[in-house]
Amino acid sequence: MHIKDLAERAGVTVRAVRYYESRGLITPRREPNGYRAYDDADVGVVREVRALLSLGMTAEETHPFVECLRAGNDRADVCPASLSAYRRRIAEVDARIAELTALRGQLTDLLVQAETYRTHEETA
Amino acid sequence: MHIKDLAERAGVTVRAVRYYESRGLITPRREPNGYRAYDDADVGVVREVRALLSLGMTAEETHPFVECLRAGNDRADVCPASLSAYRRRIAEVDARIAELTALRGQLTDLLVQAETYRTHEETA
DNA sequence: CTTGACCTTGACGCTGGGGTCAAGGTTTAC
DNA sequence: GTAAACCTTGACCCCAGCGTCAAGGTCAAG
Repeated sequence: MHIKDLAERAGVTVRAVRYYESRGLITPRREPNGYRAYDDADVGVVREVRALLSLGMTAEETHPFVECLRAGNDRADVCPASLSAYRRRIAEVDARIAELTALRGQLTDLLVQAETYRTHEETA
Repeated sequence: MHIKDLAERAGVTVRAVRYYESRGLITPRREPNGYRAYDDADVGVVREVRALLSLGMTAEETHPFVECLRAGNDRADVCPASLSAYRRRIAEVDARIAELTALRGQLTDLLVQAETYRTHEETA
């Protein structure tokens, strides 16, 4: 299977596939003419990477899942390292939500203060 | 006042001041030798910009506040446009929190599924 | 006169995940 | 034999907010 076929089956662009390779997520063998050659398992890998990226993970963070698949598992997330990666990501999201919530509080405080100032001291 | 003095008083780097200028947030007059010259009011502008950026606003979004200060107000957020900018930013933060919350839900679902799978089918 | 501390504009680097040419080699189909 | 549809590597572009040189002008102190 050539790169375009893989990309179509996995639902990504050819460019994306090459990008994943540059991040060390797929390593296709090469045909004598230099063309990349993929097998069916690679389709699953690319799909998994896509799914994880859409969950906000970085390419780097998808490594454990990819290795889990390559180890022969039918699910990418049954390995301990994958579970850890999920937990780390959840912790990141929680931290980000906490930051944004604090930020929201500061913004509403500022808004209320500014509105109050306008109401009471506008013509002072 | 030269750029380094302004930067020190406002608590930012010289580079940051020039960046704000490139974004149209400050427009110092020039001395005959080409040096930028600032007045005391500019210190307040730069501080305000810093504060708003740390609240997650973009340089673009700080414009109304800067204009409010330049209009002679002692507070940058008493102008209607500033209040609107606060509200827009709050809405953005809310939207982002909603996204992250949904994401968190997906992640915990996946985590639970993977853990369940491991517990019940590991040796199947 | 020279050092040193300023100042100027210009321009590349960084982070993520690719988009989008460029320029050229290969293979397939007619 | 040639056009279409592939494939290859290389490299610049995007977004934000600067950091960090580069190369050179200015100015006060000794």
